[in-house]
Parts: sequence; structure tokens; C-alpha cells
Amino acid sequence: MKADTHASTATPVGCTNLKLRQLTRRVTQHYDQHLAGSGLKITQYSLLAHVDRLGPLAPGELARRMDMGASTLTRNLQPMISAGWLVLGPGADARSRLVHITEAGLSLRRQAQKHWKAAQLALNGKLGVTTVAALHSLLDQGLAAFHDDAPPDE
Amino acid sequence: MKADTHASTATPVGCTNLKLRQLTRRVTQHYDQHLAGSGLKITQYSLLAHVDRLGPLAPGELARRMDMGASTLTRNLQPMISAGWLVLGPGADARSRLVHITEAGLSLRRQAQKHWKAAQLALNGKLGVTTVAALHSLLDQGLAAFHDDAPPDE
DNA sequence: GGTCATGAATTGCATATACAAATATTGTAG
DNA sequence: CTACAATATTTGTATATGCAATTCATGACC
Repeated sequence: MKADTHASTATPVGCTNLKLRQLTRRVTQHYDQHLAGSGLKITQYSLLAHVDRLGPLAPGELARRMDMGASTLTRNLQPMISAGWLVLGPGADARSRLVHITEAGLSLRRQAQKHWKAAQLALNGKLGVTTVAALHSLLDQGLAAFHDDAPPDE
Repeated sequence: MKADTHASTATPVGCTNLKLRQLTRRVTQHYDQHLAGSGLKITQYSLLAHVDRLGPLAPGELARRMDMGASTLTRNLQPMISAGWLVLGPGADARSRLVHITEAGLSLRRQAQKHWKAAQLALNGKLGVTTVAALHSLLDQGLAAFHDDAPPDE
């Protein structure tokens, strides 16, 4: 005989990245379907919600808080500024800026929040709330492992 | 008093999509760093490995196997065909095609596989092999839930 | 055998992602 | 005060992603 049949402690076989990307694609579509008609995609909703919660803040800081690249943020901001949901104001420095949410953005965010909530509940239902809770826990763990490494500064 | 302090059974609070995207971004960068110098990104490696394993197959079938959109696949194939790692041959129909791996593609895949393996092991080390195994299990569960729903056909 | 639904792949358009380089500004050393 | 390092953001380039519409080919019905 060869190995243990109960794979509990075995080394994972598949590609973690592939699995993550696959589920992310599906889940993104799930949220986007629920947000359809709100005028927002889930990525934009996340951005809007962060600016709403964290108040006016510098792009760099926002990127750090959202754990994304600065250049990505710059581009993701573009369509939302064009749409009038966010604005870029002057920052402390002349080289820095502050991202503000507009009235239109606030109102849209409140509307879209219902859709987001529905999407989240539907996902809990589809996967099972226990599974989703466990997934959150592991995702948080994974993120934390990356954050402990290479701390940007401080 | 209000609620249970031990959050075991509580409804998840954060956005599942955001957490997934954040970890996916980090993990993609992790793999891409390990693959740097191989000439492949992790997304391309996954594609190449699938074509290698699943033999010549139609784009649509490949997209299904990889759980991605057909239009996405079409575009992801482009740079790899230009690079000479894959070719599009005639399929059963005149409307269908078959994706083949080339000799250059095969050789590259074998080289890159070492980098992929190293990346996977490094990730296991960084997150802990138990955590990664648990994550795989949950990602598979999540994917399965989406597949059970809306089965494309059959 | 012509019309029409069906199937497979691609293309138009828009967004998401990030590395490296460019730009602009500030701080600092001499 | 000037040159240079450091900081903040944006841009150049390239890939990833997918919906809707298009193109092309096949099968089916009459």
C-alpha cells in the first residue's frame, strides 16, 4: 500500500492561485448580478464604501487600506470621478490629493448597499453560512500572513 | 447584554468578494514573482498546463474546464499563440478549433513547472500547509456550489 | 433547397490589475 | 542656494475579465 486514504494532513495538490481566481470570478459575477441596475460593479461598490467610511483620504492611503496597487487605484477612480460619485481635491502637499465622496456618490452608495446586502445573504445561502464564515477566516489569515511579511513601513 | 462573544456561528460581516480579490491579488503576485524569469505569468502557466494535460481541445471546452469565460480565453490565448507556445488548429467542425501545445510550449512548461512548484511550497510555508489545505477545501466547496447551480447543459 | 434556430468562436467595449517609468513636489545635505 | 534623495501620483504598456453583439458554420424543419 501507498499512503493514507484520509487526506487530512496531506500537502495540497492543486494550484492555490487557480482555485482562488476561479472562485473569485464566480463570486464577482454573483455580486455583479445582484448589483445590476444599481449602476455599480462590486469593485466600484467596495471603493465607494471605503471612501464613504474612511472619509476624505489620500489615494495612496486608500490603496493601502484596500490592499491594492496605487496605479490600479488611480485607474479605478477614473470612471467614478467621471460619473460624479467621487472627486479629487487638494491634499496636505501639492503632490498629494484627497479623495472625497460626493452627494450623488453617497446617495448611490446607500441604494447599492441594499443590493450588496442581498448578494451577501444570497451567497451565504448558496454556500452555507458556516462555509462562508470559515472562508472569511482563512482569507483573513492569508492576508495577515502577507501583511506580516514585508511591512510597507513604520 | 447583546450577543455571543465567541463568533463561531455568527453571520460573516465583511464582503466576501473584497476579501477574495485581496488575497487573489497577493497570491498572484507571489506566484508571478516565483515565475519571473520563466517568461510566464501564473495565469499563462495555468493555461499552458491545462492544454498540456488535456491534450488538443476546443477553446470552449478549455474555457469550461478552467471555469472561465470563452471571450476571456480567446484573448488570453492571443499572446501565447504569438509567442509560439500554443497553436490553433482545425477542429471537428469548421466553426470549431483545437488548441495544441507546441514543442516550445512543452519545453517551457516543463521549465516553469519547477518555478510553480517552488511558489506553491513557499506559499504553503508562508500560510502554513494546514491553512492552505483548508483553504483549498473551502474553495473547492465554493466552486462546487456554483457548479451545482445552473449546470450549463446535460 | 431555402429559412431559421442553434452552436462556436471572436470582436467591441469597458473595467481590473500592476510593473516600470515619468512627473511633480518636498526635504535634505553640503 | 543648489543638487540630490525621497515621496505621491499618474502614465505607458501589457495582461485579465466578461457582457453583448457579431460572424461563421451546422443542423433542422418544411
